[in-house]
Amino acid sequence: MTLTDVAVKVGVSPITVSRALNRPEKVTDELRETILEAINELGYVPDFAARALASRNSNTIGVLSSMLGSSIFPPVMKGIEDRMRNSGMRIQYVNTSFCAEEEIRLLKEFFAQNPAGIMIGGVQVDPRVTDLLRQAPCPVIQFIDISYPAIDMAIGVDNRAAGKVAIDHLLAKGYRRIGFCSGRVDIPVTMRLESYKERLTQEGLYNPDLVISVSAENPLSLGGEILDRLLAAEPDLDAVLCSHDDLAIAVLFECQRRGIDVPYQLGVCGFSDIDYSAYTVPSLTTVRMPLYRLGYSAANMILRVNEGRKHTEPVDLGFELIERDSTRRDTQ
Amino acid sequence: MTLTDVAVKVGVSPITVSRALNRPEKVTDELRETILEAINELGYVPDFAARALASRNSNTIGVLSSMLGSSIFPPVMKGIEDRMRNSGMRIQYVNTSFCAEEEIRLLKEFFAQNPAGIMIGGVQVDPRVTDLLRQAPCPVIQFIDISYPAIDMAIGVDNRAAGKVAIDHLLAKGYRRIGFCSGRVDIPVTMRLESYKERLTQEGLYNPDLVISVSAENPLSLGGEILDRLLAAEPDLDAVLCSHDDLAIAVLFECQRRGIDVPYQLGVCGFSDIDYSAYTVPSLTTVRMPLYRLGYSAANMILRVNEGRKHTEPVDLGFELIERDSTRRDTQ
DNA sequence: TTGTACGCGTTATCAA
DNA sequence: TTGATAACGCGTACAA
Repeated sequence: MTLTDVAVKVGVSPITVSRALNRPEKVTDELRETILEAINELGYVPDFAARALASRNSNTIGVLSSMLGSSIFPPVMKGIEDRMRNSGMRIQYVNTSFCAEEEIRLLKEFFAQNPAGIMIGGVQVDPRVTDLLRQAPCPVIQFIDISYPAIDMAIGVDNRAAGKVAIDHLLAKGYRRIGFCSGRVDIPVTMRLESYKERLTQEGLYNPDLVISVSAENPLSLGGEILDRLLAAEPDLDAVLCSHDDLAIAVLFECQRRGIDVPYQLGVCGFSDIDYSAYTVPSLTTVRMPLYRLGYSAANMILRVNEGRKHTEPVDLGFELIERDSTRRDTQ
Repeated sequence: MTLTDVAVKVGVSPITVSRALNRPEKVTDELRETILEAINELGYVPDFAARALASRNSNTIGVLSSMLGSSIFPPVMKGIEDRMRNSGMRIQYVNTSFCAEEEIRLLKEFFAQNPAGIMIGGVQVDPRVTDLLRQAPCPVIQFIDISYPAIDMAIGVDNRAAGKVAIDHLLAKGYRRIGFCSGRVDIPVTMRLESYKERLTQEGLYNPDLVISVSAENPLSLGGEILDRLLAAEPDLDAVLCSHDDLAIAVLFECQRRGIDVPYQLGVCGFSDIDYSAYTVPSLTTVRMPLYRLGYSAANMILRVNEGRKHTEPVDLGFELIERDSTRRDTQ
C-alpha cells in the first residue's frame, strides 16, 4: 500500500497525494478531501524510511539519558510525550551507559538517522562527547542541570543553588554534623556537593570523611551501608543529605529498623521529590524538581526551533524546598 | 559521507563496501580490512533510513506498553537491552495509553516502519487490536501475562496461578476478611482477582464489597483511600491483597500513620517484588516476578525467530512467593 | 569474489 | 494548482 496506490485510485499523481499530507494548503480543499478519504479507505500509512530518506529528516527526536530506568524519569517522560503528541515527531529513547566510548557510538549511530533533535540528560563531561554534540546535525538540548555551560540549549535546575537551599535548611534546623551521600557522582551531584562543602566550610563544620559515595543495583539496599560508614566516621552524626530521594528513603527505612529517631536523632533530606517521598513515615524533606515541566518544556523548545524561535539562554525551571517530617524538629 | 565515498576511497564499487559490512564472509579478508579502515578514517556511518528502505527491514524492535513509566518496567528494560546490545537491532519504546483507538493508530504507524519485531506488554482486549496484531508484518511477543491465549508468541507469568499462591498464603496465615484492591483492571489483575474470588468463595469468605479499584497519578497517595473504603465495607478487615507492590506499600505507609499493626492487625501482600518491597518496615510479602528475565528472554525470543527457531508455546517464567514481615505472624 | 543495473517509497525541483 | 523527473543511500538479483 503505497502513495502510488492512493494516487491511482484517486486519479492524480503521487506527488499530489504527498502534498495533501504534508502541505495541505497547496492542494484544493476538494481534492484534498477526496485524497484523504481514499487514504482512509485503503488504510494507507506512509513509509517511515522512505520519508526520512527523501526528505533527509526522520522527524525523530532522540532522548538520550542514563536515567531512563530511574525513578525520576517517568514524570519527565510523560511531559515529553504530552508535548510531542500530535506534533508528527517520533521519540526515540536511548539508554546511555556511563562509558564515554559507548556514548560516542550511540550518538554517531543516532546522527545517522537524520534526527530532528536530541535531548540529552545529564551533562557529559568527556570532551569527545561534547565535541560530537557541538557538531550535531540537529538542535541539542541538555536537560536536568544548568549550572554548567550549555552546548546548544539547556533546561533544568541550578543544582548548585538547590544544594545550597538544602544544606541551609539543615543548618537552620540546628543540624551540625551532616553527612553527604550520593550514588554515582555526575554533574548534578557534583554541583550539590559543592554547595554542601562551601557552606559547611564557612561554618567550620566541614569534615571530608562525611562525604561518601555508594552504589548498588538497588539503591534501596544501601541504607545500612550509608549509616554504617557515616557513623563510623562520626558517631555523633546528626543529619544526612542524600543526592537523591531513593537514597534518602533507604536511610529512612534503615533508621526505622535501627530505632533511630528521625528527625530528632537524625535529620534526613533528599533531592527530587519522587512519588514515595511524601508518603514515607516520616515523610521526606526534599528539594522538589519540576520534572514533568522539565520534559514538557524541553520538548517544547525542540519543537520551537523548527519555527525559528530558539531559546539561547539556559532555561531555569527553579526548584522548591519541601519541608516534611524528616527534618521537622524544633530549632535548637 | 556515503557508501560511495568509502568505495571511491578504496577503489571498489559501493556494493562491495555494503557487503563488507553486512556479509563480511563474502569479501576477501584483506579487502574487508582495507574497507573497514577507510570506514573508520572517514567516520562513515550507514544511513538508517536508506538501509531500511532498500532492505525493507528497519532492524527495529518495538516495545509497546502502557507500563513504560511504571516501577516494574526498569528491570524489564534492562533485560531487553542487555540481550539486544550488539545484535544490530534498535529498540523503539512506545508508551501506549489505555485507549484502543490510540493503540490502533500507534500500531499502524509502527508497522509502517517495517519492524523486525514487536514486544507488546500486557494483553490488549479489544478485538480490533488483536486482529491488527494477528496481521502484523513481523513477529509479535506478548509479555507479562500468559494466562490468556497468545496471538503469536507469549512470555510471562501465569497470573491466575500467582493470585492463587498469594491468597492461599494469606489464608494459611489465618487471615479471613481479606480485601482486594487494584489500580486499573487489566488482564494480569483480572487473572489474580479471579483466583482471589474463587478461593474465597470456596472458603465461604468472599465478600464482593471488599474488591475495590482505585486510581490516581501517584499510587502512593492511595493508602488512605484504600483503607477507608475497605474498612467501611468491613470494619474487621484483617488483610489486604494488592494487585501491585506500589499499592501495597501505600497501604503499609498508611498503616504506620494510623498505628495499625502490620502483620498482626492487618496482613498486606502485593505482586511484583519491586526495589522498595524488601526494605520497607515491615518488609512486604509479595509474589516475585522475574522481571529482568522477562525482558531478556522476550528479546531473545524475537532474535531467535530470525534464526528460524521460534517458540510457539507460551513461555512460563514462573514466580515465587516471597514471605516477608507484612504477613509474618504466628498462624492462628 | 566483485560488479552492474535496478528498485525501495517518498520528496525536491522545476516546469506546465 | 498539479505534474514529470530525478534523487535520497542502500541492498537485491543477477551477471561477469
